[in-house]
Amino acid sequence: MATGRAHRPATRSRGIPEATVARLPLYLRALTALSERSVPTVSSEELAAAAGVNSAKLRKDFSYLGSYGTRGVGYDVEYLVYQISRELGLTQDWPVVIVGIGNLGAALANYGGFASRGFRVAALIDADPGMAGKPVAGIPVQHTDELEKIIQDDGVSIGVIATPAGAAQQVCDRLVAAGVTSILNFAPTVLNVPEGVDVRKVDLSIELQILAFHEQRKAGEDAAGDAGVVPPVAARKQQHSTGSADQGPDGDVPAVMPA
Amino acid sequence: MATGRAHRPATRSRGIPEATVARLPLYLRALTALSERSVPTVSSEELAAAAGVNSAKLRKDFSYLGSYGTRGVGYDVEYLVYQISRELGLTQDWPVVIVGIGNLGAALANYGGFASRGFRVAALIDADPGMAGKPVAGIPVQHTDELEKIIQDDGVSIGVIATPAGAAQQVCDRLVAAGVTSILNFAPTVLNVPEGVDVRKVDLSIELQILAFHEQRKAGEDAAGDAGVVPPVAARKQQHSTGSADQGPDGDVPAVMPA
DNA sequence: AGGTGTGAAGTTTTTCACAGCC
DNA sequence: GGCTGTGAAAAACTTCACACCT
Repeated sequence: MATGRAHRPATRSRGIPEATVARLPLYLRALTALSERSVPTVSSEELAAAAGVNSAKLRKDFSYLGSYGTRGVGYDVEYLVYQISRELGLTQDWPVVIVGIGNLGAALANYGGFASRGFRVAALIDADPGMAGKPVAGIPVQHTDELEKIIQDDGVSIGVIATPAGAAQQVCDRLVAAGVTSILNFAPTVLNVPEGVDVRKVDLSIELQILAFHEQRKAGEDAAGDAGVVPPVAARKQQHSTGSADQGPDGDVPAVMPA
Repeated sequence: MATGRAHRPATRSRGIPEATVARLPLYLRALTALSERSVPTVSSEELAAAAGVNSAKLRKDFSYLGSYGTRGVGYDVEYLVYQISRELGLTQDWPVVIVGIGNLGAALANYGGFASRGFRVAALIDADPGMAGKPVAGIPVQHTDELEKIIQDDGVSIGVIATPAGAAQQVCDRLVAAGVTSILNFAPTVLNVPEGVDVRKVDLSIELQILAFHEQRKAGEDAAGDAGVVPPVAARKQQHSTGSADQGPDGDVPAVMPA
């Protein structure tokens, strides 16, 4: 169905730009690291460096949350950690179900960043009856048949799909029907969901393709010499900026996890 | 070296917007599916629906590549597949090394979407000597000591880091020193790289946090009473992408590990 | 009729740069 | 002196809407 549609109409007064929301987790991670080293305060410059963005952007982002800094000094680390956590809704417990316990699902289940960020793996679900009962990351895998029951009993509102592409839409439909309203999709397919349900997608190969695009640009630039195939249109290559990014792609949001 | 090239700003630039580049893999995936079903042509409307974007955006995106459609008809599927592949640099072979063969690394190694898109897993590398020689996805894992040799011998320019956060920067430094100029980072840490090296990151917990933010908002803003108009959450929709990247392309994701 | 290609308008995001407070 | 907070300007991106080709 339609995929089109824009974004939010800005919920009432609290209008934090989407781009800012996408960076809050980044800041939070950097701040958490500082907190663990017992650093009391940071300047926008330092924090920005740690998060991989520029300081003006960071200050602007924080300005949407409120005035939590002190001129001439910087930001109080603990305080900011709390404010951002609260803004992101991480001060509450979010039960999450992971469907599809293959290598990726297992990697996700083992991901430590979950628990420490307000997320709790409520259940691991797989369609393979042979997996049932088998523990992964200390949690016994349950069969797909249990899906609805688990979601309802635990009040799960966030689901993670790590199944093969072919099963994703079906799993998605069941999750939504059972009450899930936010889905993180790792399957390389476009999911159709009813209005009111959020879907975020993470695709391993898309990122690589984007890298290939830039890589090609670096290498080529003239020695293209692709005279093999038919297609017309001169081989006008070109260079585009990216301007030799040194660090992180500040504008992105993708996500997956570490091993 | 890289920075050398005396290129002028060039007024008529062929620079494709970053946002467009990030969507090309999506279109490519949708087109590939159509191609497999032997569909000869598609309209921007149909293709947009399949890719999860709106048609105006899609047409605009394609306009940066050239005029590959036919008015009144649509786009030739095969031709577009070729053009986009070429634009992304997927018509050539990209050897890739994956460092860190835990669950995630294994999931990546098994990911079918790579091979079918111009990527070739040149090597799997892990720091654990016990893993050496063990085959994952049919490829024997090699020890980190071999890293430099592999990169140089195979002319690898793209590296994937799937190690724990603590090892990421070190691995990154070695990759860069050995000649890698594009890195896909799955470790939840900001990598420092010299100019000229591209880094894209994928972080699971960040995506979940963004979902939590929106989820929290849904819960908290429930309009009571059914006045008759759309009550809560105005018009939200589905898939979204953010700034730089997030969608997902093809192939199939991990797989359910049979016993 | 049907559908692309694209200026122009509209929106969001980033960057600048500096007033204002510590 | 140092650093935040933020209007204002700039840039990037999206959407509109329609001329124009088939």
